[in-house]
Amino acid sequence: MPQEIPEVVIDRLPVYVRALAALERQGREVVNSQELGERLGVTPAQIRKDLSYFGRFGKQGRGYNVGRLLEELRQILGLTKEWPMVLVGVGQLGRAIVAYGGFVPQGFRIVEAFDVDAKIVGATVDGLTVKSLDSLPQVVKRRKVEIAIVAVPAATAQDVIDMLVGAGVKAILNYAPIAAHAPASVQIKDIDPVLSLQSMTFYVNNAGGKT
Amino acid sequence: MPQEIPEVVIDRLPVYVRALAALERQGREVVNSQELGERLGVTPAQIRKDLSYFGRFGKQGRGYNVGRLLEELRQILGLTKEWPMVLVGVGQLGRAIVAYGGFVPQGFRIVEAFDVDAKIVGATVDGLTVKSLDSLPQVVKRRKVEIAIVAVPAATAQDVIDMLVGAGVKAILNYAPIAAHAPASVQIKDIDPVLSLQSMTFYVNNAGGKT
DNA sequence: GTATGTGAACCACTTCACAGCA
DNA sequence: TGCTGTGAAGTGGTTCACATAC
Repeated sequence: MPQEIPEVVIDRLPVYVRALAALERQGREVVNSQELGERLGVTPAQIRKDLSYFGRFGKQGRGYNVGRLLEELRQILGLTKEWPMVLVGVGQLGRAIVAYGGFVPQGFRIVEAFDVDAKIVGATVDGLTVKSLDSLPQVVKRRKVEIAIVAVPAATAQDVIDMLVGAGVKAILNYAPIAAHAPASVQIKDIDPVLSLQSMTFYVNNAGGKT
Repeated sequence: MPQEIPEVVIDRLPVYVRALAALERQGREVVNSQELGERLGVTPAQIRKDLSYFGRFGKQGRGYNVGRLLEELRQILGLTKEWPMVLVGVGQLGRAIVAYGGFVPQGFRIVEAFDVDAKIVGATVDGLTVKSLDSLPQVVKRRKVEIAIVAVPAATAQDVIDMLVGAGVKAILNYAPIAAHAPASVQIKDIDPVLSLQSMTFYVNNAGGKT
């Protein structure tokens, strides 16, 4: 149904969700675009325009009901359900990802972990038994997993991604430092701290700020 | 000196650097914008336009000399030197960051680690002795550190960032899930896998791809 | 002949500014 | 009166297309 919504808008919604959740925990009932914008470093107009793609959630003269808007955005983003995920690559990085406590509270849970390395397969990591990569397609299908996390070395990452796409995965969080290729029907987001550092050094070197 | 260069352009340069480095390892001497674009999922015009902000690095009818262009871009980004960094927050996430092997080969090295927790201060993590947060300003100044990594809980992240800014740090890689505030003269890049997941679920839920 | 470098055209996102509703 | 929702205007980035250089 939503078709011409800019991707940047979708990328901002989770940020709004987080801010609203914080406000709700503080017991706030109402917030306006002005205040929300200040907290997030975004203009009020931006927020109102973003929300207008999806409906009318505010009340003129008042602002937005925090709980209501939060619920609406969660619904829009699909955050009202639990998302099972598979992890591919159980090396040092993969283990850190499994141990990371930030996913589960937001409804994202790694339910299976895979690796090619025979020395790792069969081991238990944080309660997960590492499976052979060969079994990935069947497991993905059986457990109806739509999201995967890739934490393998750059050299094998594209192959792994191809395999995941073939298995029917619809979204991939990629920690491998490569420019991954996938059909447009599959979402890919890269997590790449080195790229972030390498672009920041430009500004540090050419001091004076980004403007 | 460079002043009207879009930030998105700067963000793409490290991607070009990585591709060029890979080509160089393969022994390639020349590459054109067409091929580079295909590898990176970027249009050839984009690449040529991006590079044109900084100079004329190509030869008509031929393309770009891989080694030459790589060297130029490294120079532009400031990647020809070593960048010492400090880490704040030596919990589970912080330890994983220290252990991460992707920084050092690119010239980024964590030289000091800090924490508030008295139980952690004094401990040795991967060869680093964890220092008290109180000593951060002096250490940053003495060692002339310009880049910091923040891996503390959300609740204390803004305070830590303020402290880093006060100490003179010029770039911050922020792993805390907050919308951080800092003066425009200080670069901030966020690493936030949860936000990435939360926006991808939108497209998974509304299947049919991003177009 | 071939691929760069670049002004111009195009497109997408952001911000403005105000009508309209609570 | 106050703040949303939104067309219209503005801004910034991408793509085109071709003159230019090898």
